[in-house]
Amino acid sequence: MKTMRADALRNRAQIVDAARILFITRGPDTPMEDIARAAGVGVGTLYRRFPDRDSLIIAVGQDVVGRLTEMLHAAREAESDAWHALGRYLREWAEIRLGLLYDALCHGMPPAVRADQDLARARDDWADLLDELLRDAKTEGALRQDVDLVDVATFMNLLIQMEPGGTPDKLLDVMIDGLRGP
Amino acid sequence: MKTMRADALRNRAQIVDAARILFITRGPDTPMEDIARAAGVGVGTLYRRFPDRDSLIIAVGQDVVGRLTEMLHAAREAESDAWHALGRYLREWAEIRLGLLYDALCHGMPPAVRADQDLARARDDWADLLDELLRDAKTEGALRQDVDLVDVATFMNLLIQMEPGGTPDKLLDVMIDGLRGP
Amino acid sequence: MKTMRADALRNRAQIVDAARILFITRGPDTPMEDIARAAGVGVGTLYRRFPDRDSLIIAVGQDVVGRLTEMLHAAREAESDAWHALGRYLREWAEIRLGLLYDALCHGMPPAVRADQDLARARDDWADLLDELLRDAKTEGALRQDVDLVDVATFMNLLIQMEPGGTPDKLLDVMIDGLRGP
Amino acid sequence: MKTMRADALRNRAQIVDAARILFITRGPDTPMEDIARAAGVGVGTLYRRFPDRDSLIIAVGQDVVGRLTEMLHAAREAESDAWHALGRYLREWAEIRLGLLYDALCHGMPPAVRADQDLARARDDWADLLDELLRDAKTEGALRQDVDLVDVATFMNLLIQMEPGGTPDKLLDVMIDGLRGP
DNA sequence: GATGAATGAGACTTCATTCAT
DNA sequence: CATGAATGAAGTCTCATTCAT
Repeated sequence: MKTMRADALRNRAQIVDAARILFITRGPDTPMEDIARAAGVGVGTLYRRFPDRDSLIIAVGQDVVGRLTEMLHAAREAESDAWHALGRYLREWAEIRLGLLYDALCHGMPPAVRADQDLARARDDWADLLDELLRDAKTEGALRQDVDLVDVATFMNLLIQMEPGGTPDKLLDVMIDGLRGP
Repeated sequence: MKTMRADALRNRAQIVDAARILFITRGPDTPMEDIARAAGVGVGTLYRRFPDRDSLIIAVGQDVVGRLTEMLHAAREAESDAWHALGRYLREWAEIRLGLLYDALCHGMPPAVRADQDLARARDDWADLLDELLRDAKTEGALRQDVDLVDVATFMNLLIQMEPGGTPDKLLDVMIDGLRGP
Repeated sequence: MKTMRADALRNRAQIVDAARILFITRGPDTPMEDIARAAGVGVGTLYRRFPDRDSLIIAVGQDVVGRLTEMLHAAREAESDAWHALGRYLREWAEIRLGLLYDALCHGMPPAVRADQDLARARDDWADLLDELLRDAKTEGALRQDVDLVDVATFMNLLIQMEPGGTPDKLLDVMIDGLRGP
Repeated sequence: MKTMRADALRNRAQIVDAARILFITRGPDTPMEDIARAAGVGVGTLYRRFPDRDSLIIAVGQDVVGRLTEMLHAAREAESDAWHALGRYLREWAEIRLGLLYDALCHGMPPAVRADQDLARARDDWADLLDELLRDAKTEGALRQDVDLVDVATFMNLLIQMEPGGTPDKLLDVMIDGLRGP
């Protein structure tokens, strides 16, 4: 594991990418063979990297959480107040359809996925960050007081599960409007 | 079809009921055998009534649309203005988790389901009714002008796909808030 | 399970028969599909009766132990002394190649098989019977004192694992000679 | 083939050693990767030395026959009469669990193995030697007249296939007793 | 007409073998 | 030359659908 061969690394990345997209568009039961084909590798390669479906899901989850965390940092730097950072963040999130968190707590995920420590830690770090953003936005008086992390994550995950080709933008607009305090 | 025996009718109803619930809680891929068992009949009986999975989905869809239509009528009668009728309707809809419309246009449904004329007609009738309600609510000045039937149905279907045990109430609250015009 | 359909019962018996023979001639890893074909049924049928390979092994084991027990009773009735009953029993046993006990204590069997209570009980009953036979034969002064059930069962299982077409008769002869006390 | 590098030779020996042990303890279907790991080399190296599983089996077979031949010579030199040499030989053979001859005639071996001329020759040389030993033991009046090479080899191979941890000693004792003429 | 047994296509996973590094 | 990554054929098991009872 020290030094992974260049092609192996590339394959791994392609697999995770393909899986992330297929998990969203076709669900977490997408045949492994389809994932392999989409990644441009054979099934065997997929199974060498990820001994079973769960470990693939975990890898995708870590990838997703990592990206969400990055995006969150970027949004805060780009905006001066928390409310606008939140809006920007949610819009970007929706745009790239980063899902697979399932109501932010991995409900509905296989036990092995829920038990994974690394993934849990990554998710917690991200959650702390988002929590802070929400708190700040409430302090600013812009965000409803009764809304929490779980509500936001749940909504975003629902949004992302929409059929591709749908137009989530308006829905998100309405929701952000609803998030604004009275 | 003229005269269906009483027990046959009862069987049919039990199957549709069981399927509606299982399609929501366990997804539209729920094994036919599980549906049959939940309905208290054998698989053979299920297949006698519904030659394949698609025709069962269609039957459930008609059932659902029928119920939604009834509920809509009831909501309008119970409330004096369209805005409150809308709110009441959405809350009731969420409560009984009547889904299976998949963003109101049956995206993601098997071709045979999308092609079914009877279901299309029933759905259109219901859509007309909901459209009218939305129009009235806009006329009242209570509903945002840019929101249409598809947005509402899409959101409701997403909501219904949430994990059972989730708390969609707050999400719906926020959304209804967002639906209110400025 | 109360009343099993006639054809289902027949199928079950054919499967166990086919499996018993194939487990001996081609090993316990024989593809399930080959077993199904040899039994004249589809794989699905095989899996309906026996949810996995282990449960099939267990069923075959019970069948085998049952037959061994019957044969042992018959041998004792047919012969007046224990020594000759033993010889007759071992020869008949070898002839029909009833194996799958794997050194009499199911060493080398999958955990699920070793854990099965019914099979363990049946095997213990048979073992008691054979033990008694060995004890009687020792009392008669015909059997070596240092030979026990495990030795005999181990040898028989080895013998049965021989390639079909081999001639185990002479080996058994030599062994029986060796079993005679000095 | 003329000059093989020292490390290549060492690798080859390690592979054959590892394979011999694994073929006995885990059967001739042991994954090639496991054999490679046990030998401390990569699969690629294994396949460079032995283009396929069959050629590895052949190499192990030659190794085993070579050892058996050596042991046989040693036993004859150590004992003055053939009967005791036989007993010593069989006991030593059992102790080191040199198998893979499969009833001495390679029944059950892949065609390519059975067709190998070198292996056949080595096995024949060994067989001649053992045959001679048996003949001498019969001449001495110690060994049953009806026992031949195949019987002995078959028995030894069965014995060696016993679960590791079993106690083949008593079985061998009984068998040697049975081998003694009347 | 109802039942549940049988079928076989298809998904998951492993491993012998090839080939890029 | 050694390595271990990639491949795909083969085996296990599930489930939609058909059909005998």
